[in-house]
Amino acid sequence: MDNNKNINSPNNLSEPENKILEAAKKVFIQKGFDGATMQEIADVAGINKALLHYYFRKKEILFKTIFQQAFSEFVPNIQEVISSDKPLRKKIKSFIEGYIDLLTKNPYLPIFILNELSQRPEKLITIIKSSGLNPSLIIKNFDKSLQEAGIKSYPIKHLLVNILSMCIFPVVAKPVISSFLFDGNDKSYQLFIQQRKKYIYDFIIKALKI
Amino acid sequence: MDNNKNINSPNNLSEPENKILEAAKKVFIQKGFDGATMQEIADVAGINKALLHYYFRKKEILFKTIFQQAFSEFVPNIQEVISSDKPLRKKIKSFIEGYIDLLTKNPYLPIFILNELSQRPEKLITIIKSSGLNPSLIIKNFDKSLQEAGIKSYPIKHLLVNILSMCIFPVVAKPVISSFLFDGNDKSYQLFIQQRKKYIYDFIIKALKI
DNA sequence: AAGTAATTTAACCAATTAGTTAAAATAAAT
DNA sequence: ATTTATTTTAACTAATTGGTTAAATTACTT
Repeated sequence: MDNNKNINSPNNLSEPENKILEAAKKVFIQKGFDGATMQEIADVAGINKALLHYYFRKKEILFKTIFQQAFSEFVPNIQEVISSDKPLRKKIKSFIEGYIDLLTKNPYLPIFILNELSQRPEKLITIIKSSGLNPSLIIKNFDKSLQEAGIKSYPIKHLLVNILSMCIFPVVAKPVISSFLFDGNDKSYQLFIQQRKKYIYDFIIKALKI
Repeated sequence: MDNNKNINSPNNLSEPENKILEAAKKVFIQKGFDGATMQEIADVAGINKALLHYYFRKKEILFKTIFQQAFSEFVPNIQEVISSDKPLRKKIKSFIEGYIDLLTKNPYLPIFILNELSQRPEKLITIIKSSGLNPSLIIKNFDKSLQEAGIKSYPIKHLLVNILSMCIFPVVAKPVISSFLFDGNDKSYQLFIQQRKKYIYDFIIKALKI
C-alpha cells in the first residue's frame, strides 16, 4: 500500500492522504475539534470512513496534523520581513499588508487556532513549539531595527502585540464588528478590513513618531 | 413549583435556577457549546440531570440564556465612559483600564463569545442585538469627543477597533503569547497584561497626537 | 490473465449524550 | 398531620459518534 504517490503533489503523500488532509483542514477549521466528525471529513474528502480510519487511525492524530499545519500558516514569514534590509517603515508596512492578505484568504484560521489552543493548551503547546518559529530571534531583529530607527521609547513586546492585535482581532471578531459597525453588510466589512492596511500602518507610524 | 424564590438573590429566580445558571456559565465558557454536557452542568450545580431538564428543557435554551448574559458582560459600559464629561484622554484611559480589569477577571469570556459567534453567527446575532447596546450612539458620542479635541485625521471606527483589539486580543491569545514571549511563565504574562494599561494608552495618545 | 494493492460496502460495537419518565423520597406549607 | 411542592433515583430511549472488521469490489501492475 501507499504505492500511489501523487506526482502532482509537492509532498510525498498518496493522493487519498492529500484529499483527506484537505478535507480535514476544511472541516476542523470550520467546526473545531469537538464539532467535526470523522464521517463529515470522509464525505468532504470523497471517500468512506473505513478508508479514512485506514490512513489516520485516530481523530486525534488527524487533528494534530491539521493543527500544526494551520498554525504554521497562521504564523507568517515574519522572520523574512523583519530580517530584510528594508527601512523599518517598509518592514512594518509589508508585514501588515501581507498579514491582512493572509487573513483575508483564511478568515477562519485565527479563531480556530485560538479557540483550540485555549481549550487544550497543554496538548497543543508542544505542537506549536515545534513549528520552527523563533520568537527571540524575531524580537532581536526587530529590536535592532527599532534601535537603528532611533526608537527607544516603546517596549518591543508591546509593539509586536499591538500590531498583531490590530491585524488579527478584527478578523476574529467579524460577526460582532460586521453586525454592529456595518449593519451586517459584508461588503462594507471587507472594505473596512482592506482599509486597515493603511490605518494600522498610519497609527503605528504616528505612535512611534518615525 | 417555582415557589422557592430566593430572597437573597437579586433576581426573581428560584435558588436551583440560580445554581444552574452559575454552573452553566462556568461550564459553557470553559468548554463551549459542543464541549459542554448537561451532566457536567448538573454536577457543577450540585443537582441531578432530571432537575436540570426540569428547569431548562433544552441545552439550547440554557445556552442562549448564558450566551446573552456573557455577551452583556463582555460589552462593558462603554456608553458611560464615552458619554461622561471627562476630557478625551481621561475617557480613553478609564476605558482601557476598566476593560483590562474586566478581562483579567474573566479571561475566558472573550474567546468563548468570539468562537461561538463565529460558529453560529445566524443564531447568535439576534441575541447580541437584543443586548441593549447602541453602537451608533457610542460612535456619535465618541466622534463628538474627538472633534472637540481637534482630532479629525483618523476614522473613528478604526480607532475604536484599534483600542478594542489591543485590549482583547492579548487575552484571547494568551497561550501563544505566554508561551512564545514569556516562556510559559504565567506571572510574566499577567504583568505584561497589566502593563498594557499604560502602553496601550501611550500608544493611542501618541498616534492621535493629543 | 493473474496477482496484488487500494477502496468500498455494510454491518457492527461500545461509549457518550440529550432528553424522558415514573415512582420514591424529602422538604415545606397549611 | 396531611397535603403540596420540590428533588432524587434510576432506568430507559434514541441518536450520534469513533472506531473496527471482513468480505466484496475495483484498480494497478506485471
